[in-house]
Amino acid sequence: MVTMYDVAKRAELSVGTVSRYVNDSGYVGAASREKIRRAIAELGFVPSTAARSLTTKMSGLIGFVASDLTNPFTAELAQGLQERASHQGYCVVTSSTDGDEQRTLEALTVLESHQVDGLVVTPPETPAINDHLVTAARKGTPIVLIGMELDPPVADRVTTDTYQGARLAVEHLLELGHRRIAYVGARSQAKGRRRAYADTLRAAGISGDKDLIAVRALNRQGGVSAGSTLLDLSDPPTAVFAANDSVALGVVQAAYRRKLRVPDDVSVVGFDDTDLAEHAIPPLTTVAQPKLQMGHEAISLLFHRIKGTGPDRIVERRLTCELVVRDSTAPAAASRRRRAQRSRRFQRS
Amino acid sequence: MVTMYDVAKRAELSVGTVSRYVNDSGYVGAASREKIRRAIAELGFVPSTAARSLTTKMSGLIGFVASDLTNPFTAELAQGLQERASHQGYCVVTSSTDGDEQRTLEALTVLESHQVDGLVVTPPETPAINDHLVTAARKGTPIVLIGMELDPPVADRVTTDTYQGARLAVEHLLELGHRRIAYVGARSQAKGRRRAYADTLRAAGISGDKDLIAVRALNRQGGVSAGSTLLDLSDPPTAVFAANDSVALGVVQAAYRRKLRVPDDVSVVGFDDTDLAEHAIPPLTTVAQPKLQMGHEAISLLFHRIKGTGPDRIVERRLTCELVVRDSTAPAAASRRRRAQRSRRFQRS
DNA sequence: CTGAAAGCGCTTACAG
DNA sequence: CTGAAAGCGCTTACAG
Repeated sequence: MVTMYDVAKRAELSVGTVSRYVNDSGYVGAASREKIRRAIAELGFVPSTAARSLTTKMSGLIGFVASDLTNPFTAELAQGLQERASHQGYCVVTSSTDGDEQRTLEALTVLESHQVDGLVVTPPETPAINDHLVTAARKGTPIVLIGMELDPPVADRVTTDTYQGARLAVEHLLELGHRRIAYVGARSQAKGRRRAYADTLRAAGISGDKDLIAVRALNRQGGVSAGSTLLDLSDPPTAVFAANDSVALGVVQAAYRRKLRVPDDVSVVGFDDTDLAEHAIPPLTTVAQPKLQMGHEAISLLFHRIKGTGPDRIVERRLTCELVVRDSTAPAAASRRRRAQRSRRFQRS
Repeated sequence: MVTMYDVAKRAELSVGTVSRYVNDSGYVGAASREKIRRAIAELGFVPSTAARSLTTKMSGLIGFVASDLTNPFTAELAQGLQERASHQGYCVVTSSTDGDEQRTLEALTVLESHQVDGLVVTPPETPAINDHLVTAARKGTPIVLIGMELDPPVADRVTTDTYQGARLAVEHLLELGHRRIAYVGARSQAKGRRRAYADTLRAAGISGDKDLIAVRALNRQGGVSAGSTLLDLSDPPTAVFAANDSVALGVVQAAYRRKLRVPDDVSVVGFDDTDLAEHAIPPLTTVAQPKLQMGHEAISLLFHRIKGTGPDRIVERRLTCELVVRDSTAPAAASRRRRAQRSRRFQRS
């Protein structure tokens, strides 16, 4: 390995001077600069961050704790972090934990041993993880939380206003004239979406119908199952709002299996605007979370903490969601008409 | 920061002993072990890898250079790497380069400065990148290439037999009775797929038809465009084999816009078996690359190099692809019948 | 089984 | 503008 000493010797200067040149700290004469520049190029010198971080206490590393990189949402987040971090000469070391508490804890420890300068953390949230993070934050590790929070709240966070996003989705359906609107979600996740659904319907003077709420896992299977139940109702919904895109596509799938058409027979709205939504047939109307921007904001908050330029108090950056209208939603009139035709056909046969 | 000295003082022993305990190297008496264990727990000591790597020359970091984490293929690969690496106590630092040569070169340098113990690299391949990697490999950095190669071949690689995979796809279509089979691919990527397409048709005694080969970008846009051209042919194909899933779904989209049904009017096969394929409507028949396994193999090769337990010569691990039959392919008979109906309808109107 | 000491490659006051 | 030297937190022979 070629060290700074090698460069110094070649340039006939001291390591101190080379170090000043490399870090652009302190004076270095023009002639010296040139000699150093050349020596570095000739030797192919790359400074050792290990040695550097030993003295500076800065590793140039930031840790990203995620449960599943395969999740498009996480992937885009990672991409956003990456882009911004590399601009600042930082590297991000990613740990995927599969949503497991034990593995999350281990990841946190490993990251700590690598002296990461900051941490970007996504769920899961458990008491043990909470405590670990609170301790780390108190010891001074800059932490930014994405879509979760700490108790007590000792770290910055960036969240997304899913309540507002969900309201947009339901209002869109209402504007299209739908009155029987179903919701598919999970028991203990995405609660904001469910609340927004209920509130928005109530605000429109529509009384809730228990039959129109399906609780399922937030994946395609859950969507198929929910869609089947919903569409087989004697008075089925004309529109379905699903808590994420996979679920929404499961519902579309269920419709497809019943020879029902989307959006002609039933409108479907998803959430997240993953790749799936755009590529779906029909392309899915959905609520987009600003994933890239979340990554960017997280890095920005983190760097303020790292450089000590942030405010004293904890900051929360709440981003708004956006409705992306594609082809899976249509006026309620259409579905009513279709349904009428279907039942007529049915009577004839 | 609590250091090994703090632990040593608390345990009333020397740092040397603590170090031996921590690394499980050399003898440590039972009584001492217990004292150290307790001191570490009480102090919350986590060894500094920066200091460690300064002496051991091992960072516990492996670098992953990818162009786009958002690509499902890359994401799964990353996940596979991650899983295996963390088993070994390693962290992976990821650099996404957006397929840009300059950024790839920078990423490589930054990774080098972090003293990564090994590198997993995916395309792009350019002369400058090739040279940089060849130099690094010759300096002794363990490198595993995924889906690319070096000139001269100085690094291990894991590849996938796309030729064989593509043959599976085309044979599937032939077995379904299709004779007019189109191919959609890119100019200079996925050449194995194209060759397999041509060879397999020839082997079946079908002469190639230039009109049935569409060269487009490997994304959804390209697929829509290719699908439009192909389906508007006076004698359109009854089946389309696309070089990846996005393109395939673009073709499906083009069919959908023409009120053509998949697979009734035209069968479509993709490649990669990304999430998109499973969620598509209809679920897409496609060729799966063993992405997770590729990640695992890459790490396995890399660790052999890192530990010096690998063979002297370069090794290439070639994994096979698998055909995943879903609903986007059907017997040719169906499409011929449908086409006949369509033209009859057409004549009537 | 344990300790003292050198050394890894850098940065950072401190002199000059 | 430049150099000498201490120190960052560990590991590793070498003694004992």
